[in-house]
Amino acid sequence: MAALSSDSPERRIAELVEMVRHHDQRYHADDAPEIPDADYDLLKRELLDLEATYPALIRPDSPTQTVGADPSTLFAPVEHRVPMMSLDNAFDRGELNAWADRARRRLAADQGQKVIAEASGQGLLLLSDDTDGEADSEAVAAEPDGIGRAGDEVTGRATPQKLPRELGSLVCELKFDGLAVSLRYENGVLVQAATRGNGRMGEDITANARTIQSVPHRLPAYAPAVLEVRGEVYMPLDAFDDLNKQQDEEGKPRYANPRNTAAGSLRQKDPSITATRGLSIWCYQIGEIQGGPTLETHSDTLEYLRSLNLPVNPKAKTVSTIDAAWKFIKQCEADRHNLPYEIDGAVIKIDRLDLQLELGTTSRAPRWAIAYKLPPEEQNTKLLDIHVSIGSKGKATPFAVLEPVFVGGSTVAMATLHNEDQVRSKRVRPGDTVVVRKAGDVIPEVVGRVDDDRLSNLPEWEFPTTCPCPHKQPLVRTEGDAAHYCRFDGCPEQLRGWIEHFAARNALDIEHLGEQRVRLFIDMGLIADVGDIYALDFDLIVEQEGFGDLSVANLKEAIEASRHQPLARLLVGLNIRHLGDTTCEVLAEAFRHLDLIMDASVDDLAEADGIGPVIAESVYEFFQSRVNREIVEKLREAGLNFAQGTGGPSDEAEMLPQTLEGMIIVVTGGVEGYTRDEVGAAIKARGGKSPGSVSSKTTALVVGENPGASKLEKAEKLGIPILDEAQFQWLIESGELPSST
DNA sequence: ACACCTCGAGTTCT
DNA sequence: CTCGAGGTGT
Repeated sequence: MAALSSDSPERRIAELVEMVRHHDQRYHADDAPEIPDADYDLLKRELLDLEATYPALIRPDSPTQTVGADPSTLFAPVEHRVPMMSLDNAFDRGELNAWADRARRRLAADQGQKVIAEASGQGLLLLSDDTDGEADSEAVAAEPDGIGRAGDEVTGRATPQKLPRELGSLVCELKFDGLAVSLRYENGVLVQAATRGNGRMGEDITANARTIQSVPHRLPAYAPAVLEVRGEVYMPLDAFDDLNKQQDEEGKPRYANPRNTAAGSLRQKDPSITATRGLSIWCYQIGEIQGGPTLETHSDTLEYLRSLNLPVNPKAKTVSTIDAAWKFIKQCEADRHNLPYEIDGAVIKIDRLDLQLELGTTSRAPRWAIAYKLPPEEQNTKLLDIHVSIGSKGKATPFAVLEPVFVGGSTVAMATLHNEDQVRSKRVRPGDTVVVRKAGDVIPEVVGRVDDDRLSNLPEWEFPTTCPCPHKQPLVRTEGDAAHYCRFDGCPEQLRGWIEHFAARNALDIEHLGEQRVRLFIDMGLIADVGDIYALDFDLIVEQEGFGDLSVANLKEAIEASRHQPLARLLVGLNIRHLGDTTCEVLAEAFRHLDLIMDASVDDLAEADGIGPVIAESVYEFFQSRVNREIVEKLREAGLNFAQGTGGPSDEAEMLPQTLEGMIIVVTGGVEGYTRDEVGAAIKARGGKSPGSVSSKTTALVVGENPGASKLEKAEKLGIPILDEAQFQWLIESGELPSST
């Protein structure tokens, strides 16, 4: 009697529940419905019908059993008398301008209608070729940014359609990353607190809200009869850090971020737990008021709330132009990390309440306010899988394959997990929800798992035993090593890595030979080792799609130029284990010819500065291999430069005054007028050193644009002088540290 | 033997 | 940027 699973009502109900919930979410929470309402209704009807036929199969989480998005049964539903709307979003200056234009045009249109109505009431005929819409846009275009300029008030009635209505001043506020709540005071007493929920219905959280220190239980005697105020409950960073410290001490998992923790804290069944979480609130809007003073502007509102001892954020600012609002937004972006709480943007509101009333709202958001969203710093997303990549030296690195998520200004779909132990210690498994952020604003990083008991029985992830390439050779992790390696010489992944490495900027610097082309040439069978780069068949390449005469000529020229790279670069290109830019420079300087390095004993090699037994052995081993020797011979025949140039890097250095002799200058962030590499080169050219990390030996840390937090922190702890760009310039020229600290 | 510096290697996205 | 590990100095 069991029907095919795809036809079973149980299965269909599950599908429908999934779909209806998805569209509910798109409609209510994201405001971006994907299907027409009629189609949605069909789905919902089918679900209701099935549930009527099979009451036993009704799932408690079915959208037919709940109101709105995700209400909890623990907290009684509360209907908002005045809906708590969401805000439209702007992501750049253009969208902000567009919002202001829309509002201005709408106000102008309203006024135009009013005037026309009045005019026709007086028996005058005004309508003709230059009315409304067209005239509006003209006027708006003539004044793209003309908000609230003094003396621009609309006064005359003669040509009302031609003048855009001014928006007046604007209030700029921070957009706090927390939870929107409503607090209801009757005769000055807090009678109800509710979450926003879906905007119409929220949950009663009165008991928990009362435990928040900054929420007054009672307002001063002059409070109005009824006041429903809106605000954002948040967890201050201090409270969040303390809580995690406590978790650490108790050996419990850390909380992922302040926002989620605030949400969790507010939904505690036991208010005494909420009380320990150090939550706080910022109030920013009145939902309903009876028996209060007459307020004319939003800034009046904020002032009034303040006078009632409700916490209002002091950073709110009233400005008179969109330009100034934009400045405020930029300031927010810069201040973001210096605030004791998290923000995710700014909110710009039209100050005058009469204009707010006139503009009104769409079905979901007021027209008189706009939220400017900063890119999120941290996001939760799903860990779809863990894959392994093979590096040019055979190292197998696990990386997270993520459900793409917008974080820190870009969409992230992958992030390295470094090695097996890291995966273990982060306790992540495919299927988990994980927290993703940008380390140093650039590199995506998986912070850890979001704890979720329902998924805690997912299987542990096991490191794959074979290489992902078609040869499926074993991956081995040797005792005392953190990494797994593929030791197969014929591994195509390693070959690709080697070729790319050879062409890379710090090696032979062959432009126009990137990952895509390397793959292509290997697939075409044109390249089987780095020596083949110098014997490429360009006649075959030019026939390939995406290659024209010009691109082939460019590639040819780049390969030609690479033959003259100095010995150190060639050494880097050979892809020898443990040899990087610095050690290659040392070896090239010490031996001065590749033949001498090839024939050197382990002991000879270890003589060089910074070369120990392990590296020496690695170099020796490399040249013991017949295959490698053959590759070297190919390169010799191709005419590559095997000898160290006469002056080497010191050529240029000799020209500059050695102002930084003996100094160790670490740089973080970008310095005006230099690329990252150039800063280091400039320091070395003047006799200094510039390693990548701060230590007690560091002379000074130069802090540029967008500095990394970790270096700064370490330098501060060690009491190392911190220089800005101007001080760095001074140091470079004079060799003196600016006197301060 | 240990601590501390450095270096190498892999990595993301525009 | 982060992690791991080699080299060096004590």
